[in-house]
Amino acid sequence: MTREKVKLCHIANDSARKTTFKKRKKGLLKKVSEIHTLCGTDTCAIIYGPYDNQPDVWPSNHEVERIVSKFKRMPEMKQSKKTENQNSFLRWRIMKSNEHLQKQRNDNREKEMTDVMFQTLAGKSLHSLSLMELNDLGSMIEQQLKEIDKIQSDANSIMATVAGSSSSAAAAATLLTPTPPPPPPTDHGVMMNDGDSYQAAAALMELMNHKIL
Amino acid sequence: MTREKVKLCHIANDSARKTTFKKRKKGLLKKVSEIHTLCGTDTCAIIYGPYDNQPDVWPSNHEVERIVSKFKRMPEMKQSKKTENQNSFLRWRIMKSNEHLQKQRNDNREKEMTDVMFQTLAGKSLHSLSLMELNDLGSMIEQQLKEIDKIQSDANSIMATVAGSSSSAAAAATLLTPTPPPPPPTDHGVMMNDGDSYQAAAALMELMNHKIL
DNA sequence: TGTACTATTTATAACCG
DNA sequence: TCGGTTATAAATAGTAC
Repeated sequence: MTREKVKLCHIANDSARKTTFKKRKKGLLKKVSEIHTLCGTDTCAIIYGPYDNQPDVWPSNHEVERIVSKFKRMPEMKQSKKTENQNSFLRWRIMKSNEHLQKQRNDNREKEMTDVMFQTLAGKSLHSLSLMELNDLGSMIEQQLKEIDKIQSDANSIMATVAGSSSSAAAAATLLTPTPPPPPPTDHGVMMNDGDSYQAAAALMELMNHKIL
Repeated sequence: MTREKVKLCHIANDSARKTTFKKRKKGLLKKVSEIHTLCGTDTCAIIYGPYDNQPDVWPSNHEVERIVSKFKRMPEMKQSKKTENQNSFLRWRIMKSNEHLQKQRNDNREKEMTDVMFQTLAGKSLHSLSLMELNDLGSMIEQQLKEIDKIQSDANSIMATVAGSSSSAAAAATLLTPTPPPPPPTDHGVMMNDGDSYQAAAALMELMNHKIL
């Protein structure tokens, strides 16, 4: 979640997993403690560490027992209302992800519109633009492309997140509209500081063709 | 935790508490889900909302039952090792807070040293410094003061955090060495762009006297 | 009440000793 | 492995609709 967006899937490396577990357990217990303090809720958590048969519990064994028995005393019907919590949580996440994805697609479409405008501009007056102007245009387009790439990669990462978030991955994935595979990582670098403007124009056009994914 | 550092104590306002609860429950369940996925741990959580007799559970009632019974099957001795988890967590936080406080005091001492240097410099050559130089010196000292104020307020906020973090507040507070009350919020603004340098020097000295809290 | 936004604070992955 | 640091992602308090 920092330095790099993390893929939400089981960490293969043993020691890395243990390290992450320790850090996250600390954070998790803090959060549990905070929600308890701030909102006065009965809250408990049980976590079995990766190498230890003794779970970490919060706030204490005794409280866990109390809360669990309170939970077990509830009429079966009321219990069942929330029984599929994991599934509904997953569904909620998928929904949110879809919303986000849709939003990103809209943004994407907007970018593409802008890009078409650039193209039109370029097509109309390519022959009349100075080398300097072509360079500027190239930079602007390159920036657009980078933003689009980013959005694409974000979208893919969301897909991965949802897909990896539970054993219902397959089911989850089918709820999402298919997305084309990510484009190969391309470096759209453009730097036209010499050569004639025809070369520049050619490079620019190639750049634009790249854009139409 | 944003817009404003939050005081870790029960939220009095009913609707604010409910709102916070909802937001934090969402975040908490996400964290639980993530640690489960990333680290492959058996994890469960039960949270009783403020207005509902039905708790939110994760990942599902069934899993909670399974994990709890796994927990209950453990030999009593092993269980008891972690029984006072809440207390130890609190102790851990107090320890961490103390470490942080100590560190901040060290930093503070360092700043004061630097300040003394400034003072010496000023005392030695105040009469020979130009107005411009006095302005510069004033700005530097003002910056130092702001940093010191910030550290002070951070330290106080930590005290508040620890003191408010549980019903053991009183006991916790006594574990901390006493801290002087925060200095009144002073605006150390200095801007000497006219008047003679004697006035400037006087203002500077006053500023410095403020510093010696 | 619920959703959305934004400024900030917090959590934490990668790194280092 | 452990504790500390840093850069960055994520959570969220306050706000507005």
